[in-house]
Formats: sequence, C-alpha cells, structure tokens
Amino acid sequence: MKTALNIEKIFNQSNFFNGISVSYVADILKAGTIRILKTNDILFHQGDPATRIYLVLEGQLKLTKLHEAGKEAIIRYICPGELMATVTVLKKGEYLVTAEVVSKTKVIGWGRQTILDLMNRYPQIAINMLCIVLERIDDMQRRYLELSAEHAEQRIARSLLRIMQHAGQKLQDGIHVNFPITLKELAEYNGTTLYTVSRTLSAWRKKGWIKSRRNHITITDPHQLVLLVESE
Amino acid sequence: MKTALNIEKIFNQSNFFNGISVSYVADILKAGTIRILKTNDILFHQGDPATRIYLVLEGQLKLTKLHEAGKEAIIRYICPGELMATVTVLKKGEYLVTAEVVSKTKVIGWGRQTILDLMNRYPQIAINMLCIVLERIDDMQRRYLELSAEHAEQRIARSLLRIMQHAGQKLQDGIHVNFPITLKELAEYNGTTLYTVSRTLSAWRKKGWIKSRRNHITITDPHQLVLLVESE
DNA sequence: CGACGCATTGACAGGGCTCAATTTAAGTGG
DNA sequence: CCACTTAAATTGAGCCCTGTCAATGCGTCG
Repeated sequence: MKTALNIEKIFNQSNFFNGISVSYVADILKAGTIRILKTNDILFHQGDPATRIYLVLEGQLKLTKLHEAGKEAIIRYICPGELMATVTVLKKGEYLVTAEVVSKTKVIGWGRQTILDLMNRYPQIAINMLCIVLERIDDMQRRYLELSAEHAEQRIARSLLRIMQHAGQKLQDGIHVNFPITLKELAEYNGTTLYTVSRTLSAWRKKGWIKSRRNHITITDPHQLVLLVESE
Repeated sequence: MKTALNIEKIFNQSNFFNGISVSYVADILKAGTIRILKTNDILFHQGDPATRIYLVLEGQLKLTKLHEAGKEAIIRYICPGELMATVTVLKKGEYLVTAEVVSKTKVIGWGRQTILDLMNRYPQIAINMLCIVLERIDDMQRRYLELSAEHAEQRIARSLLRIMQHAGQKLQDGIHVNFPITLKELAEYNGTTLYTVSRTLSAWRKKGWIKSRRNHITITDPHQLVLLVESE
C-alpha cells in the first residue's frame, strides 16, 4: 500500500486518465489500494459481490466465464493500463467473470462508493470509462460474429493475432506472446478444443509460420496469419 | 419535431433517466430530434460516421453486424425505452452495427456534442449510460459463452426465451413475439442456419411447445424451453 | 390468379469434437 | 545431476451434429 507509484508512467499507459490533469491523477490513485498477485491467484470469482474496480499496473490476467456444463470461455486478457471489473459501478452487482493471474501482477483497486464519488468529482472519469467499455463491447461483438461465421482455423489465427497485438514482444525470431499460455487456454479463447488447436498449430509449425514450446508461442510469420484471416 | 411527447411515459419506461428529476428530462428531450421510421428502414449503417445516439420511443429495431464472408449476425433487438448507437460518444467513431427497423418505430436522437454537453451538465446521464452499456456487455459475454459451449437446439431455445422476455406479448394461447420475425433472422440471432431452425421448430411444434406461422411465433409452453436450456 | 418470399423436408458430406493412447517437456526432490 | 512425477502436447480413429444444396410446398399480397 505504501509502494511508491510512478504516477507519470501510469498516467501515460492508461487511457483511463485521458483528459485528466496529472495532478488529479495522484489524487485518484491515492484513493485506491495496491495489490500484488502471483501466477494462478484469483483476484475475484464470477458470482462474488462486485466490490472493487481494478486497474492493472503490471502483469496480465485472464477473464474467464464459466458455463453450467463445465466449459469455460476466456472473455479477454487484461494487460497493464487496462481496467477490469467495471461492473462494480452497477448497483448491487456481482462479478460476471473470474479474473485469474497469468503472470505476476500488480493492480490498484477502488471500492464502489469511491469510484462513484470520483466520477462525480471528475466527470471525465465516467466518460473515459464509458469509452473503454464501448470499445470492449465492440470487441465482444466482433468476436461473437467471428465465432458464428468462421471456421476453427480462422478463429485460431485471429486469437493469436489479437493476443500478439495485445501482449506481443518483438524478438529476433518473431513476435512472442509475453505470458505463459497453454493450448487449452488458446482453445477457450476462441471456442474450439485443445485438440483442434494442437493440430492447427502443428500444421502452421510445419509451414514455418510459428514456433512453439510448452506454454510459449512465437509467431514468426504474422503476415500468413493475416492472409488466412482475410481469405474469404 | 413538434410532436407532443408524453414525457412522463418516456421517463418511466427508460432507465436512461434513472435518478434524474422529471423536470430535467423535458430539457434533455428538447435537445434531441424525433424520427419516425417504417418497417425495413435503415436508421444507420455499420461503418457510417457515428453522429447520433438514439433512444427508442416506440417500435423495434434489430442491430446486425456484417461479416466479410457475407454472413450476418443479429447483435440484439432494441425495444422502447432502450438506447442505441452509444458508440457515438467515442471520438471520431463509426457505427459498429446496422440498425434496421422491424416494425413502425419512433426514435429520438442526439448529436455527439449535445450528448457530451448533457453528460457534463448531468453526470448522472454518463453513469446511467455506463450502466446500460455494462449490462449489454454482460449480455454479449453470456451469448458468446453460449455460442461456444452449447448446441444448436439449446441456443435456439435461448434466443426464443430472450426475445420473449424482451418483446413478448401474453395472449390466451401463449406468449407471442410482438414483431414480425423470420426463421432466417432467428438463425442469425443465434449463429445457426435457417434450416436448423426450421427443423428444430418443427420438432417443437409437434411436441406442442410452440405455434408458428409465417413471420410469427407463439411460445405455448415456455417451461419446456427453460428445461431444455437448463438440461446439462 | 399468379408470383414471390418464406418455410419445409430430405439427402449428403465434412468439419471438428470426443475419446484414448503416447510422447514430450518441465519441474522436484533426493 | 538424475530419476521421478506430473502437466502439456501430439496424433489417430470414429462419429455425430449441423451446414449445404436442391426440390417442393404454402401463404400472402399485389
């Protein structure tokens, strides 16, 4: 809680603070509390009462939604500068997803009343949050459309490209997904199965489009994936 | 524009005005302009610059998203009291979906700057909009999960139940969808095909769960659909 | 009455899920 | 450092769901 925060950096990496003067940002951050989490920690569970909204400072989390039948879908990955658990601003809400830490993570959280107060004090916060949420709707609508219209291979390509843009790290041999990810997770991210993903990646590996080892994926030829996605 | 509006009614039917005094509502409505549309009219197209946000006063519209491959998905139906085209508040945005009128419709629209001004004047508007949009995200996330985890029959049942709750009219022989809807639309609403929907509805009709004629569906035994959805 | 759009039904094929058996790789503790 | 353990990944075989294509039926409106 007494961790020294690099306010400037946080301000720059997050569109949550767009149009808000840096001097206010310190104020806003002071109202929140810091939490450090390690891999596989659960920040909150789907169904828990939604008490806090979080901004990710470091690391990554995945948001998953559980289906009665036991299946699980990955709704999105959350990277530094991104907001999560925005439902908190709704009256008496529950978390709609589960947030699980993918690699060592630092977040800052605000309670419901705090965030409502902040929104009243700085209306720009409400507007920024609205914009963030609107972008997220767009993302979900797109993925919904893709899920209903595209075949497995295309969807797998899309998810790799999305993750790459979101959390890609440029190495000499390609763009590397900078957090551990399993085939099962990749499958849950695009509504296929672990087996289909394995077969598909095997094929791509043979073509030299990607490299992969346990928990790691590097895309060596992103362009091919783009072509695949855009074909028909 | 000079249509006499029943402000009281609008105020009551829409959660857009939650926590806002009725006297201000008149103010807010005055800032917008009314449009009357007939079946099959397009209020806006996906890709057009997003200039206006709309509140539906009467009728229904469907929001569809088009896929490159030519397929189309119905993102949601919009009924009286509901807001649409919320993207408008984003900078230099485009409409992300197409809004097509399903039955005679009356909407009120506000320009981008107007709505931003209103949000600054009445912060509660921004908060309400945020809540509306958050509910919509939840809806999309649920449907995404269902699409990836459930079989066609379950999804068709779910879409009927959703539409029923949203736009159902209680008649003596069951609950009737109070706008014209085709099998193709139903299929586009749940990511199946016209043919699968036809077969499924035929089966249900034989079991006495529904009645249907061209463009009309009545659910005579909703409970069976609920059971179907909840089974496994 | 004719024509068009919507709905129905059958036949068929194939994508991808399921299940099972192995292989590979990473981590752990003596 | 190596044997051991366990989780992840690979691969094959089979089948079922559901999409596709084609033909026909039906109802509604001009």
